[in-house]
Amino acid sequence: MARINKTQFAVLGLLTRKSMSGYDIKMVLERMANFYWSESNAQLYPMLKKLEQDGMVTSSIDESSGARQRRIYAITPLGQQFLRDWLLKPVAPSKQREEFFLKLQFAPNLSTEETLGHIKQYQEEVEDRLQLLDTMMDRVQEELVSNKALPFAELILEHYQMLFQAKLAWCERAMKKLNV
Amino acid sequence: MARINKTQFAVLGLLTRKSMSGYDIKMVLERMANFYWSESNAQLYPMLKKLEQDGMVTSSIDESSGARQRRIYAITPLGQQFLRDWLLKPVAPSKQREEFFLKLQFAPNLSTEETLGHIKQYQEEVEDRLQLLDTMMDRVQEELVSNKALPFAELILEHYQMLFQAKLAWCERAMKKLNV
DNA sequence: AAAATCATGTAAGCAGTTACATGATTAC
DNA sequence: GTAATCATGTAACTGCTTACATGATTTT
Repeated sequence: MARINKTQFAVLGLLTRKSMSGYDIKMVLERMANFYWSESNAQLYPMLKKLEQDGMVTSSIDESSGARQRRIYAITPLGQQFLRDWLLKPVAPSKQREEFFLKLQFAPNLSTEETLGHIKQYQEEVEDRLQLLDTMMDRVQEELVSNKALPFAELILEHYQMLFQAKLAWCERAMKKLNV
Repeated sequence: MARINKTQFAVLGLLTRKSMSGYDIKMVLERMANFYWSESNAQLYPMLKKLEQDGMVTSSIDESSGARQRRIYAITPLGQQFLRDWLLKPVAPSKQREEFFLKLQFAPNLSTEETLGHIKQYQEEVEDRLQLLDTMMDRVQEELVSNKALPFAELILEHYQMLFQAKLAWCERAMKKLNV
């Protein structure tokens, strides 16, 4: 089974909401990067060109953008069909790579203090993200009910809230266990 | 900051427990792949050769292996130092890519039934992994107390148990929300 | 005797990151 | 006037996967 480039679907999916520039897409992707999807800059712009070549999107220069040219991309019917075909496929199992747990696996090579240091760092990062989630949740709930994407955005945020709370509970337990 | 190949540390870390063949390492990695670390076959064998060239491991043919040659790798003091230096570094933030949530993000392009199908698939996968965790936990708890790696193995399993339970709770909530 | 597993490996090619590069516009 | 941000991109490099390849040994 050939590997499928998913950058293209992330881009197409965002363009179903509204037409945007590469930079706009980049900004949205950056907010997602903390939780469930990350893209690098160097993938995004070439992909936009490729999608245009393939007829999945069209583009035009924003007239109001002056000398700093702003190219706005819009999804085509072909692009919508292509996206939908992918959306309907069963989710492919994702390969996990969490460095923290790899290191924890090899903790017998560290002192208890060193291991505790890693766990504390992990705990702080989870706390930071949980706080970030709170502000994102506030923003989502303030916005209009008319936006069709919002119930799903809320669901996703709720998922990560529940996940991170579980992670914090685990941190407490892990630190207690190591301190004995 | 240059990217660091982490395959090498996964290999070295496993070799601190005991000397093993490439195939043995592959088997251990496969069990980890469901949770927090995955490696592909095509990375493992070349890496073992590279580590040997760099003096991080040594190897010898297992005498008892007959015509089906079995090459056993052992970590060197240099390899141990190299591993430890990495273990001490703060954990690098990991880039998440969960296709399920990318698709859920774009669920306004699907019908409610189609979206529910994805959630059910996700729920079943989480349930399967939770069950796998239970059997792994039983095995860990049966083994000797003398094994230094076990308390950490148990901690890691507990982490994923808590995580997956949170995910299941979220699935329930998500399905209720969509069915209204 | 066939199937499963043990055991080790390579080639091709796309995926993905880091670092670099350029210039315009806005905020302080 | 300087820093931050807007805006778009490329080059070089390594990561990583898929598919393929080979042969021995054990289980059914």
